[in-house]
Formats: sequence, C-alpha cells, structure tokens
Amino acid sequence: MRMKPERKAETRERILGAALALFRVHGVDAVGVDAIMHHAGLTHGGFYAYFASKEALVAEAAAAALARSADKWEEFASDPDARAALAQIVGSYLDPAHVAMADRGCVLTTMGPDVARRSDMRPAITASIRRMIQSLARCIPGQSRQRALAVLTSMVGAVVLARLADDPTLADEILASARQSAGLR
Amino acid sequence: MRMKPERKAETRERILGAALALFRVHGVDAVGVDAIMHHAGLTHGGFYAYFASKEALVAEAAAAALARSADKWEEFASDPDARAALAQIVGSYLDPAHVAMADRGCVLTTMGPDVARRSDMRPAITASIRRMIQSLARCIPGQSRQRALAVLTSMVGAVVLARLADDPTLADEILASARQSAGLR
DNA sequence: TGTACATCAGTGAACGCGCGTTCACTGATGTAC
DNA sequence: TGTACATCAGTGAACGCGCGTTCACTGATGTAC
Repeated sequence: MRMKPERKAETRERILGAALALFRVHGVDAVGVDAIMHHAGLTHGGFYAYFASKEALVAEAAAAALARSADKWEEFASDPDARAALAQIVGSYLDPAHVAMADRGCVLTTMGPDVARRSDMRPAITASIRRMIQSLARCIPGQSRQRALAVLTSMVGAVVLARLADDPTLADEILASARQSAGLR
Repeated sequence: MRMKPERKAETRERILGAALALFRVHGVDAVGVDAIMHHAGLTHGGFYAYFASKEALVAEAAAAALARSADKWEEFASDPDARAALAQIVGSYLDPAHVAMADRGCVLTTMGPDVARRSDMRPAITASIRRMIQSLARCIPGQSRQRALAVLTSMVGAVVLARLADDPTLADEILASARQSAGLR
C-alpha cells in the first residue's frame, strides 16, 4: 500500500497526537507503544518506521507540544491590545476547562516532573519556556521580565494544584487567586 | 528470625522511605518493587508482608510524605514571629538546594501529576494541601487566605519550572521571582 | 542460668503477563509501458 | 486508456526481559520450662 509522502507525514502527526493525549492523561510510563498505535488507528509493528524508539517519541512529542504552546502565546502576544493578549493567555490557562481536559493540557503541568527527569529533553523545553516568558512580558504592564516569571510560575503551580484538589471549590479558589496574581479581574 | 514488634515497624518505615526517594527521583512507574526492597536492604519477596500491593505503597508513601510536610509547616507557623515563620517555610522551599535534591523534594512538585491521576489518593493529598494553606495564612500579613493560596501556588510552580530549566541562571531567576512574590527579600 | 521449641521476618525460585523491539510478510497504490 | 510491475506503509507473530505477585522455605530470636 504505497502512499503519497504527505500521507506518511500525516500518519506521523497522528501517532504524535495520540501519544501526547495518552501521555498527558496516564503518564509516559503507563502508556505502551501498542496503546499509542491503536489510538492512532494502526498496529504496534509499524511504530518503528516512524520513530527510533519509544523514548525518541516521548522527547519529540513533549518538545513539539510545548513549542506549539509557545507559538500560540506568541500569536496572542502580538495583539496590540496588551490587556486583551494577557487575558487570552492567562485566562485560557487558568480556566477550569484546562484543568479538566488533561489530554490537551499544557506539557508543563501534565508531564513536568517526567520531562525534568529526562535531561536530554530539558534544552528544548527550556527554549520554549523562554519564549513563553517573553510573550508574557510583552503583555504585562511595564513589560517586566520579573513579573512575567512570576505570572508563569503562578499559572503552572495553580494548574498542578487544581488537578490535585479533589474539591472543585478549592480548585476554583486556587485558579481565581492565580488569575488575580496575574493581574486579571 | 523473630523480632520485636518495634523492629518490624522500623523496617516498614525503611521501605516507605526507600520507595519515596526512588519515586521522587525516577517516577512511580519507573521504580519496581525489587529496586525499592534492595534500597531498603531487603529482598523483593518480603514486600507483601508489609503492603498489599505496590499501588497501596504508592498511596501510603505519597500521603505520608505530604502529611509530614504539612506537619513541618504547622510547626514553623507556630513561631510567634510571623515574618521568621514565613521565611522558614518559603525560604527552604524556594532554595536551589530543594530543587537539586529531588529525592527529598516536596511531593507536590516531584509526584504532582502522578498523584493527580490516582483519584483514590487525592482526598488525603487535598487534606494536607489545606493544612499547608492554613499554615501559610497564619504567617502572612493580614492572615489572608487568598494570599496564602497565591504563595503556595507560586512555590509549587517555581520548583516545577526550576527543575525543568537546564540553565541554572534561569532556575535561580524563577526561584528569586517567587520569593519576591511571597513577600520575602 | 541453660536448653528446647515455636514463631515469623525475611529469602529466593517461580508464575503469568505485558512491555519494547524485530522482522518476514502483505497488498494497495503510483509509475512505466 | 489499460495492464504489469515495483514500491513501501502497515501487519502481526515472535523475541527476550523485567515487572508485580505468590509461596514453600529458612534460621535468628523471644519464650517456656
């Protein structure tokens, strides 16, 4: 079943997407190659035509997902209305919907400790974090880098904590407090 | 080799301690019962005389470790000098040494997403989080619960991000910005 | 105090299972005539 | 336009391995006499 090259690239994206969704929900080590391929509508044997190893997929998937987040933030930050841009970035991040949909959640909050343990992934992740800080700084009154660091920190901490809280009221309180720290409302 | 009951309790603590250190450094799923028992100076077969399953150990170890953190914060918070108490709690948490020693790091930052996925653990974890928020509130000018939530959020986010950054300068910047957000310096 | 015994904390071989990875194969498709 | 062929994306059986768990056993220790 020979196919056009663009179709092969599509399949590759499909595997990456399936892997990411499963990694974020269940954790990297709890998801096997077999589960990823079935989620992508394929069988496990084909995996190694696309990736050298599961570890290589993990590295690429996490780096690509965070880079996409950084892209999105840059796009929001290019809005001339800085106040609206900040509301876009921070508001969507500190939304209970983001907490609930872990399968599409930010890599920093769904796979943070997992990625931190794999030192080979940290350079790519760090590069995206820097871009996210820069985008935030552009939206913040005074364009303070220090403030941008504090806002990113609050965003990550709030989503991690909100996912841990088994009481939705507490989770919402945490998100609301972080929104206020970020200068929203 | 029959032994005094206190000795059995000691062995149990040793297994819990070994498990926690390994879980925090390598992640729950990357650490086997065999590795835990060897780290505790025992062989794998004895494990089931202490815990019903690996999953039961994970739940108990994570809950106990966070409860111990909450105990420590309560102790610090009972200092009549609120300013000193806050410096103790926040300063030790946002110390580069805490970032570096993941094997003794706070459960929220080392195992956060892992714990959030196991819904049976979340009640115990949430109870400890509430105690930590209360301790923080006692140390904060005005005893504001809202501020306490924001400070805890910053602490967790900063340590997660600092562990991800492969550049120590960036990591230190993140920690310093969180210290400032918490009212230190 | 000294001896015999019962206890049970800890051992290590064995189990079934699912993992990551390999590979000989299949068959739908793009290409050449 | 129609046919024959080469390609290669995807299949599925098979591999060795380490996992979580079980269990018959061992032998140091506390206890009873």
